[in-house]
Amino acid sequence: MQPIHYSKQELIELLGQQGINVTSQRIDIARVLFAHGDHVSAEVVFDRVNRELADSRRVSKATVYNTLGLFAEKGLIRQVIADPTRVFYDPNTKPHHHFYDINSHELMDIDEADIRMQGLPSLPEGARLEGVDVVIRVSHR
Amino acid sequence: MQPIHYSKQELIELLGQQGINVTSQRIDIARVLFAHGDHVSAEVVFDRVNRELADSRRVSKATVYNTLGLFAEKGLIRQVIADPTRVFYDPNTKPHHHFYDINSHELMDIDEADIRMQGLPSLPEGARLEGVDVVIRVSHR
DNA sequence: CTTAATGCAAAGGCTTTGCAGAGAC
DNA sequence: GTCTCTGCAAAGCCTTTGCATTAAG
Repeated sequence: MQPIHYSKQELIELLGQQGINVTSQRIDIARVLFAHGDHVSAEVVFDRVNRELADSRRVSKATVYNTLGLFAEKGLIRQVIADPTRVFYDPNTKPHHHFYDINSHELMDIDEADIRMQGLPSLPEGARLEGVDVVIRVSHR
Repeated sequence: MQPIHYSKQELIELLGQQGINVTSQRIDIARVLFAHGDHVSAEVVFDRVNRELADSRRVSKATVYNTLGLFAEKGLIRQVIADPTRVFYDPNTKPHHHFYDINSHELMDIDEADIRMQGLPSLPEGARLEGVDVVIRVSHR
C-alpha cells in the first residue's frame, strides 16, 4: 500500500470512525502503520514507534500488541496469517492477496484483480463469511 | 480426507518412498495421521499416538514435533497456516483449499475444483513457487 | 560398530494477562 | 471523579534445542 502521512487531526478522525477511543499511543501506532504502508509484525511496529518518539513518550510492547489487536478487531487494519511464527498486520483493508517469501519472511501485495476466483463454494451450514485469504508462498533462491 | 488404515508394511513403504528413515515412532505417527485423515495440531497427534500405545512405547512431544516437521519437509503431509496460534498438518497433499472456523479452530477441506483461480500473477523476480493457499475464514454463530 | 533418532527438560519466541498507576473526558 | 488505557513484569502457549541414551542397519 502507498504510504499515507496523515495529520494528527486526520488520525483522530480515523480512529473515531472505527469506534476506537483516542489516546496518544493509538495515534502514534496508527501513524506509523499508515506512514509506511507495509506488512508489519508487532515487533516492527514497536521498534518503529519508539524510534520516532522521545523517551518520555515510549510505547510499551503490551500496548503495541493490544492496540494492534484492537485495530484489527475494529477493522482499521487486518491480520495476515502467513507465517507460523508471527502475525502480520496490513493497513490495507481492501480485498487483496499476498505473496509470502518464506526465506525473507516478507509479504507483498497482489492486487485483487490479478487473481480471479470463480464462484466461492457454498459455506458450511450456519457459517458466516469472515474473509478470503490467498497466500502464494514463494522462495528466493 | 478419507481415513486410510494402512498396514505396517504399507506405512514402511510410504515412508521409504519419501526418503524418510523408518522408526517405530514414525510409523505410529504416520498411522494416526492417515487413520484419521483430518487436520491436526502437533498436540492432537501427540494425544492420539499415545492414547493408542502402551506406556512402554510412548512417543515424546519433541519427537512428535520433529517428526511432523520432517514429514512436511519430505512431502508426506503438508502444513496449513490458518490459525495464528498453532500449525495444522494435513495428510492430504493433493492441491485443495480450506475453510477455517475461527470459533472452533477447525479446518475443512474445499475441493480444488470448487475454486477456480484464473491465471496466477507473475511471481516476483527470481522467486520460485512453493505453494498456493486459499483459506476461507468463517465464523459459527 | 557407526550413525541417526528419541526423550527429557530447559530454553526460546511471540503474545497475553494481572494489576497498580496514569491519563482521558 | 469515573472509567479506560498503559506499562511492567510475569505467565502462557507452542515449538525448538542441547545432550545423554537408545535404537537402527
